[in-house]
Amino acid sequence: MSPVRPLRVDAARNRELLLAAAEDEFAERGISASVADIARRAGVAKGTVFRHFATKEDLIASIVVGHLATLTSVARRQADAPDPGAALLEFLTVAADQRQQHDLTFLQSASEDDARVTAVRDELLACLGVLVDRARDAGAIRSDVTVADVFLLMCAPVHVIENLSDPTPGLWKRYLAIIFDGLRPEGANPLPQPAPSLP
Amino acid sequence: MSPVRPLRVDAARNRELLLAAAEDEFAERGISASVADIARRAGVAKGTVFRHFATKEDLIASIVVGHLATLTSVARRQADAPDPGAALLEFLTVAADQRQQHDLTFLQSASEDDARVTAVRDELLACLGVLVDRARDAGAIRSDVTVADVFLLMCAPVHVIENLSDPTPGLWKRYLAIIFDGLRPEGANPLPQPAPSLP
DNA sequence: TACCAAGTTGACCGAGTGGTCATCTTGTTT
DNA sequence: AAACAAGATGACCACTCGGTCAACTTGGTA
Repeated sequence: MSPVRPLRVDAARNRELLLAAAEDEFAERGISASVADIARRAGVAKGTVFRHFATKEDLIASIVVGHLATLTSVARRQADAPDPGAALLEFLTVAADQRQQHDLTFLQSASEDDARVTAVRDELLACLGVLVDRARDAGAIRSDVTVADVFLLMCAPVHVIENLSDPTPGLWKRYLAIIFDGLRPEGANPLPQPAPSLP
Repeated sequence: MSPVRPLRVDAARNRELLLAAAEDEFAERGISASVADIARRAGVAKGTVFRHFATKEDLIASIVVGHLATLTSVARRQADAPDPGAALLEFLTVAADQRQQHDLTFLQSASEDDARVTAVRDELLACLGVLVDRARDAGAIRSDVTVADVFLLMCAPVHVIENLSDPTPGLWKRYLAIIFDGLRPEGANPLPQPAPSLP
């Protein structure tokens, strides 16, 4: 592709340290965590942050890209699992678990018009679409549910409990179970609104 | 109760203007809306904000108290409706609708250790508990779902779509329908975690 | 109408923000 | 080992924030 020369080893290490520190700091302090604190946590000076990431928004987008890419690979791995319903549930479980650990749901909206983010998100949607279609064909989920629905609901179990002061670890599984039961065909009532089309 | 002398008429008017302006401003700009902008929108000086509300957090708590009180009265009104299942669904519809209009879900966590907020929240939990118990006894919702579950899930339909750039009005109804189907007894699978106890 | 407490104002403060840049350090290459 | 570009540094900048307060207005009251 592009003949970019590789990063110097110390620079590459600092970049990883910064990403990890930023994830932790955002998880603890929310979106308003400061660049200075992130730099301190990574053990570098503030200027180094801006050498690796043009702006704070760019740093956030980089984190989100990493998370979405992980989810994409999870979806791809489940694409030919024998039980399509179990495959979709497994994907949603991993998705919620990843988000639970670092509580990064809010970062996504903060970087929704970043080109890299939308690209990897579209890739995830494509892979997730395969899982949803297979689950629907197998009768594991109701026929009127779309990929967009699943993508939007993906974040819900963690969102539901994120206002709790000290939630039981794994409590999100309870709400994933309830929501997934709502996606099942048994006893499904007709949905009042057409499914959204993700941009 | 307390023999507090009533507010002067202009002060009372400014207080209402401030609360309304703050709701709008928070809805548009999120939690980081500035006190100065809120004052400008209300047509008063910044100092006036702090005469009515000790801190920005206090202002937020006042808004949240108002919302929770409204929900409490809605729950109370549904307490003796003929169809307990429909009554609970109606409450959740009003709750989501109220939140949809001003997108205030995030304000709740910002004021969770305010005494007034917890007081009115506990009152809401009590009234909502009546609705949930009646719905469960009538077989309208599954037996393993508690008030805490419903309270936590109450915000979910709006949360689900709040990352969309321009959601269809009423799209939240789609996700309320899915989630409510997940609360129904038909085809319910056992829940993997015990229900949380709200503090 | 005259008075005064209640209410309003906006300049001001210190703390903290994201971002810059001249200067210094260091990994890499020859 | 010499040389240099890539990278790291932290003082610095302009700006915004929540919050304060002395000076000024104004609504209620006797």
